Amino acid sequence: MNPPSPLYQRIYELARQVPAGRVTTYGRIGKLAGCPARTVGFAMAALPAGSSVPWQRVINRLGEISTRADGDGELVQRQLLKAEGVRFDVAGRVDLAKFGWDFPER
DNA sequence: TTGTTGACTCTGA
DNA sequence: CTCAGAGCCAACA
Repeated sequence: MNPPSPLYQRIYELARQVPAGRVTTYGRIGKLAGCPARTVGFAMAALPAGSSVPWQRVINRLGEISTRADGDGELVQRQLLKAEGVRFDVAGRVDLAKFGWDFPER
């Protein structure tokens, strides 16, 4: 019943628009989706495994990976991004100045 | 219906 | 950048 599908689907769609080797933040998607960053994170948390959504390319504003209670999930996401060509610094952070993706429209 | 929690972000110091 | 506080919306009990 009337689940927030439109909103979730919008978030997923935006996340899917992020090309490989690039990362975006929750706030960016949230703003384009019309909702705060928290909702975006919640949508990603509700995102089922095996979905065609590159949720790994979605990180926080600091360029750091934020995952839920999944201890190794963080390592997994980092490895996936690394496989796409994203580099991490010693602090495990991504250089948003180079890998940060900005949507073409606004 | 209210209250709490949550893969967050912004502003000010 | 870090610390602290406030704001925003959605899902769950």
